[in-house]
Amino acid sequence: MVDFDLEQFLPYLLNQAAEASSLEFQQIYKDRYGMLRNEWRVLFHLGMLGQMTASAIGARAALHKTKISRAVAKLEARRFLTRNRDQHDRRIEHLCLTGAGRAAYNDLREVAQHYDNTLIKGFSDHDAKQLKMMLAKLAGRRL
Amino acid sequence: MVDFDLEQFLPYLLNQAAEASSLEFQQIYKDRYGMLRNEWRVLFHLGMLGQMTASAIGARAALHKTKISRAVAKLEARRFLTRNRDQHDRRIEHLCLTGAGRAAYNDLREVAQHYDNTLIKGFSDHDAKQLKMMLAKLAGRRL
DNA sequence: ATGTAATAGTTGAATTTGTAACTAACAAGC
DNA sequence: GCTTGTTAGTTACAAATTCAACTATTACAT
Repeated sequence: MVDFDLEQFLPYLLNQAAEASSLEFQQIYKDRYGMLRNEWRVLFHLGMLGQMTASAIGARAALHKTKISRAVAKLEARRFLTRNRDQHDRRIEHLCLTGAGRAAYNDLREVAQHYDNTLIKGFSDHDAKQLKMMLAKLAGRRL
Repeated sequence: MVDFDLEQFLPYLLNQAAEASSLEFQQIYKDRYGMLRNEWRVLFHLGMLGQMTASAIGARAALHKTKISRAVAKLEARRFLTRNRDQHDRRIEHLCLTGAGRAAYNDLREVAQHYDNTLIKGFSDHDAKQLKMMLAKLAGRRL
């Protein structure tokens, strides 16, 4: 009967691992800041890289522009970021975290760092490094 | 400025890898059978394990019962499965693939096997095995 | 300069998902 | 028997996501 092992099927396995390992962190940014997944992704991009445009974030995070647009609107409504029109190309807006946005980022960044450590604790340094490399490759990133 | 590397943050990395590696397969079951993710998951569980109840599938796949319920309703509407009430406990229904359901399963199972091979081709056998073991661990499965 | 195409970002409608409340059937205690 | 609790599964309503169409601005070719 069992002619296939779903639990060894990489896309399925990856999804299970991704969901399981996102759960606790998701709970934290949701409870603490009422954020959604796309919102913390945008927040983190701005926190890490400073002022960016919506499409630059979309390109880096592989997020569709409507997701970005709505996430940015929410973050702006919560006064976590501001928009500034580019002087030379008025289609573009540069996004920038406010003080409150940066504070939220700093807080969540620490949570993330700590959380990442606990996730990885189960593996040796070598294995963890190997895992991340393979995942990056699967994610289609040029290393 | 860059005080944190989002792309090394395991939950993010896992999500990116999961999404990237699901894309093509998703396209296939969607185009070919108009299925959604939860639908092929249910289909695969029934295909692999034979007659099962909705909650048994939910427990194995870590899917909420509403997802199962809707996936089952869609698969039933497409005549891919039938429901049979249990004689002794009439709350329970045993789900079973029809001929058409089994045919779809067989087709997609082959696609999945082939797809899995191409995904893994980039890694050595040892690395692939290691990867799957680590993912299973992260997914919270007892090996 | 003007028509065509491309880019940045937004919006609306249809689908899909999530949460919680719901029905129905069984089980256990008294 | 009758209450209380639990389990299987569905449904209703709100929230989120998707897809396509939309505005506004810039770029490019004639």
